[in-house]
Amino acid sequence: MSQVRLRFAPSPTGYLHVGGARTALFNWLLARKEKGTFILRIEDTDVARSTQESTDAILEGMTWLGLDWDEGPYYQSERFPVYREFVEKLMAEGKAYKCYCTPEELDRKRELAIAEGRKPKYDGTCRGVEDRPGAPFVVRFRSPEEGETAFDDLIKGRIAFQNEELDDLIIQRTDGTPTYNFTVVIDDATMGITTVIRGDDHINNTPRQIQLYEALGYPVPKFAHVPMILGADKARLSKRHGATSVMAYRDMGYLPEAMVNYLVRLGWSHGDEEIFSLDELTGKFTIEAVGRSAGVFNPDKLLWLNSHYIKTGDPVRLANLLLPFMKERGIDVAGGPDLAAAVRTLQERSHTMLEMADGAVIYYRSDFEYDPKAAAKSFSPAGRELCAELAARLGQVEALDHGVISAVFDGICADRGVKMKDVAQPARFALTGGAPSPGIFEVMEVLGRDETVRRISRALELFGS
RNA sequence: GGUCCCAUCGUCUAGCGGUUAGGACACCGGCCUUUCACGUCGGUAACAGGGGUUCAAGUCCCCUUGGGAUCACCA
Repeated sequence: MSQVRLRFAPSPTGYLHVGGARTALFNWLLARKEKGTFILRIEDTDVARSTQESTDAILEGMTWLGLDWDEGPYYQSERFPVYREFVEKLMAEGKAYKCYCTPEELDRKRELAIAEGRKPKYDGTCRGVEDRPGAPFVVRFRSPEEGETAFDDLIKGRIAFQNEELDDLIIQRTDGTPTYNFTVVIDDATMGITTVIRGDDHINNTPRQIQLYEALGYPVPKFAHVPMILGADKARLSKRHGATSVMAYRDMGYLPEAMVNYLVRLGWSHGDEEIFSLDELTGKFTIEAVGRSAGVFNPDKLLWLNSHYIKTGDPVRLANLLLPFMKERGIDVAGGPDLAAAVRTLQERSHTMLEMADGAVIYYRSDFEYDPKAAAKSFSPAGRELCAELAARLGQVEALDHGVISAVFDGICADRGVKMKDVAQPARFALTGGAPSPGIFEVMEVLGRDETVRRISRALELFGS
């Protein structure tokens, strides 16, 4: 079996954040690139902190980004018997032992060690101790005391640790549940994971995990530790830097392809290229091209990518995505203009779907307010007169399209000896109330002849003529 | 503090011994124009410092400095 097997293994203690999403993306990309298998595993051994809502949120985030999985989701909470079996095996082989030290004792020793300037590592008190039937215990892995444990990280290169730095880690708690460093090894080993791509905050866990693989007799997978994502102050990205939840970006009007494109470029590059679809990436992605240093999350660039994808997106699809945002604004698009047509006029001037929704509102509200300041500026007596003329001429044409509208404006300009803006600005005021809007020809075309004339008439009535 | 990782414009990065150190976001100007945008043209801006290796170092090695991660019966 030479096929690669990768996995994304989040713990369900919150939503899918951008760092996790990027890790998932890299795993997914490598799996697709190598025609391997991508597995989703939920690491919920911490029963107290894990929730179903978090699991659902993570799956929703993955789905939104378009990262589908071939196996799973597996739940560690359903595999406790498996872990127990391996703990028993290690104990039977003398590779693990019961430790009766209490947390209080350990804390005391730890504090003492720090106070005396020594390393706060477990001292091996219970390594040779006899069984104490009935007494509460944890199970510790007996790790080698000498030599070194090293691995060749796919993105960081060779990393070595002296074994004397590592102590005997706990693999099973007093309550009988297994701990992370143990379950992750058992799962990756038994699920046949060939390459582990994860955050580089796991580098320090790696040597002890390797020792576990070796003790268990399983092959050690390859490791690729991807750098962290930082905030603008270079500290690890967190809520205080702004939104970190992937789904929050959807709610703020971001497109999944923008998020994917942004995340993949944060730490990975392909020459000077900036724009990548998921499909292109499955051909171009390589783990070796991932950078070694941490990167700062840059909301401006994400926004730029988002506007790029809005600009080049399919209007019908965008219209569908826009629907919930219109609903949020209390607008039912059913009775108004075609939403896709409205979208087309807004694509090149919207950075987010939120902005697009704000811009689209004007097409569906005929009872909008007129801005008095704009009225003074744009709806002068002369402007009102030109608007009246415009309405009159529009009444004489059939349907509105760009050519017809353009001809009408040109006609007025020629006959009255005025400039385009002399009539366009008053018209914009009459049709939109003075707010920034798409090109006035486009607005009229989307609104249609009748609504256009109706709005002009209303403005003329409101402001006298 | 121990261990580990990292270091090119403000930010994301290209560079894999010989380059006027390139691109992108942001920023600043010009143009376009029917408001706002889009677009377009141009500009400011970087190899952390010090030692080596080499004919030649942003590229290789070492040290310093500066960031970050991790040191749980969390994952």
